Amino acid sequence: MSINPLTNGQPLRELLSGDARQLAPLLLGAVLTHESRDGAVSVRLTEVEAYLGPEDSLHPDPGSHTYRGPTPRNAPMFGPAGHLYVYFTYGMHHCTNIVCGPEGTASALLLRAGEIVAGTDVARRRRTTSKSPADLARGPARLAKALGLTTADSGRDALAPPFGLVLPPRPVPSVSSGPRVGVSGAGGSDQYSWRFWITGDPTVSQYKAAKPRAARPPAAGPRMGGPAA
DNA sequence: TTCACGATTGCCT
DNA sequence: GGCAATCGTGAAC
Repeated sequence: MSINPLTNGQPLRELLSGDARQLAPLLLGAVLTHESRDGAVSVRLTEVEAYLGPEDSLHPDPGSHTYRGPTPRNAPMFGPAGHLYVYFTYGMHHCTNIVCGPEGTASALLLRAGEIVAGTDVARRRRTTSKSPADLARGPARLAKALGLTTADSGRDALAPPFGLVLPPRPVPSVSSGPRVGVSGAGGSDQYSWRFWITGDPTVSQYKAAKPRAARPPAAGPRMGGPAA
């Protein structure tokens, strides 16, 4: 078995215990696999974002879920590297992170987009609204959906069955970076250019800024745990 | 206990 | 290009 030049023979989990911002470009081109009852899907990662924990006093990350410290939801981010942190957002979407850094720190890489390289039919069943193959995992919520991941998978080990993570045999030829998207406030500014993607890849997500929520809903009755069906 | 909002997506015009 | 959908989370009271 040949030594991967990216890891220099280093075990993958040990590699993932490093700095998320340095790991991000290395994970581009890596293939994440999830095998479940309805089939296995493999995604080649084309876009990721780094998030740091509160323990990094030099770079406090206001865009991170762990900015205010550990909670039951973000607990996996403080766990060992190589595990998944999956969270639920906007009342309907799941987003997937791979935990990085040494245990006790809370850095992670958000998987923003990828290309389905195996199990396309399974991914298509899960992503019935996708029109083209490139759309199947273009966007963090789409990627989670294509892989069949939910919060039930948060905290599970991405390096052990039914998951699997394989780095590319060689670095991707060209990596771009820029400010993270969808992160409000300072965490989304140029100061945090921790979004990395494969230059020119068609599956890199095209983010549409969320519409700023109206300061106050129209006076159409009390808010009873969400909009009436 | 209440309330505002989010690391987004897909439908509609 | 604009906007509604939808609910878990955590801060505020």
